[in-house]
Amino acid sequence: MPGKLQKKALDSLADTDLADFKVGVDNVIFSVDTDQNRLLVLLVMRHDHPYVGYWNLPGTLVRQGESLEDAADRVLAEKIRVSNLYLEQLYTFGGPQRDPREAKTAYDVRYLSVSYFALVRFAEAELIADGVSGIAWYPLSRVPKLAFDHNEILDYGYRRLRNKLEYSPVAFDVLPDTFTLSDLYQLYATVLGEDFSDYSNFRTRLLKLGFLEDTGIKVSRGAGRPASLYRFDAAAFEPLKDKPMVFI
Amino acid sequence: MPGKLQKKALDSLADTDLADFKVGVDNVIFSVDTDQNRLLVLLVMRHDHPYVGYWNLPGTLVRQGESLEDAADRVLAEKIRVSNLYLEQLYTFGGPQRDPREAKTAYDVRYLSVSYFALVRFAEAELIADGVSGIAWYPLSRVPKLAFDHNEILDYGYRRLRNKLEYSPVAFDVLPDTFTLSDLYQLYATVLGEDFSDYSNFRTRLLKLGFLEDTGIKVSRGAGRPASLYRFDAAAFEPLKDKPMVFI
DNA sequence: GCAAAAGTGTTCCGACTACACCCATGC
DNA sequence: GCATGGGTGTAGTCGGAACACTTTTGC
Repeated sequence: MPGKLQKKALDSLADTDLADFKVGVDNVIFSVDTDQNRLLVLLVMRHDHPYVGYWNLPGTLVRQGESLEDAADRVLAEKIRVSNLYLEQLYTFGGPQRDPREAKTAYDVRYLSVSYFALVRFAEAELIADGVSGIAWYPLSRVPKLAFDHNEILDYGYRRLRNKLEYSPVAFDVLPDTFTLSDLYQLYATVLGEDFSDYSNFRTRLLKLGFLEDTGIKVSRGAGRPASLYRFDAAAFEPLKDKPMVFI
Repeated sequence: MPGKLQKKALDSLADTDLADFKVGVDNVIFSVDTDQNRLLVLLVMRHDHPYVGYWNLPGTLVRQGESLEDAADRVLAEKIRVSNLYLEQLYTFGGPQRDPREAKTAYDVRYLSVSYFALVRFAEAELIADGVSGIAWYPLSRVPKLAFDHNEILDYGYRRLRNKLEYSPVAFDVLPDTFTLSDLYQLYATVLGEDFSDYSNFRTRLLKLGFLEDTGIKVSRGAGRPASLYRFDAAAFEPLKDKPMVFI
């Protein structure tokens, strides 16, 4: 699937006129803590120059013979043990002088970053603490100033998440296998804002679509009537895929 | 806006373990011939190895000190003289062994392609024939087998175009400055399929939204009642931006 | 009993669909 | 006149918004 350069360019230009790149991947990894209704993003602490002591998105440089997605998967595997994973390319940032380590001279190697967007289930994700490098789930609302321009990348990923919630069943990649309709509603409300829809209308609409299977199991969360646990039926959703706005 | 590598990776890995990249940009450039109601894509003929004699998307390799967008703009400027331009990043293709010229050994330079999506006004776009390399607008329905995996990139761009038509006013970037509502409708019908909407309903809905300004000027196209020329009022559209599905 | 949370039902209204119909031009 | 394409109007229907109401639990 690559677009490729043209030989002409290779022929007509001295090779030194072309920029040399190292390519990095940076991952925006979201999760949701259903119990506390919080949208979380995974951050790691930097211990090296530059930006020592800043948090940043988990990333790495692409190695020989490794595809971009392989590299993204590799960082994830180093930081988190996870069974279920949704991964998608976000955007490529690649201008010159983006990294403080890029030399001022024009003839140095350049760093390009391909960002990926990932969703994981909170309960199934186990952070790998290696003792040295800090790693943590941050509530989106409390993310500090990050290294490089990772705040921008995070914003971009958050926008993508909101969009995807509206037309695709990504919510079920972050929710536990079974969940209450309240959990689902709270997730939507947390990500899209409290006023995105009335709970009872949201509920009625989604149930009518017929891809939520009632397990019959009830759970009680403190006071109030116990809620049914539902399961997402991917097969039943099939006909609705690539229809716009199903969830809103 | 770059995400960047981590120094740690630089330290703990020999530099030779990392892949070295050249980065190319490939542009999917769409235009619309209002007179013939055809959606067009810009292709250039290859004269060099590999894929000699095949058409491909106009692309180039990124030079020293040049941003990705600059490179995309540069190819465009070499192939086409255009006043108005909409440019947006599409996707990054970057696995190993994507280009036949990438050596079989693992330690060779890799080629990564960042594709861009562009829309230009047909009437205002003047193709630059340099005498040697062929260049042409191809109706989308008649695009041949392209070099590399450019057919896939084109498909991806076409999907993006269809999506954007539904919620964003990109149509006015490809239409002439003034246009009839028929032109607009035909564009939508050409891109989205004949059955996307009834003409009169499409018309009523768009006019009600209030961002189409009637210039009062009438044009006659053969037989039939002359049509009004409209102009897109970007300011009036502002409040509707990032509302979904405005055009459908 | 009362508060809290889950779940149901009902009314209202705007938007979209599918047409039928009128208008202005070329020939 | 008639064919052709532009433009307007309307009746029926579907779905979403708002909100009242019922059910089942904890305490």
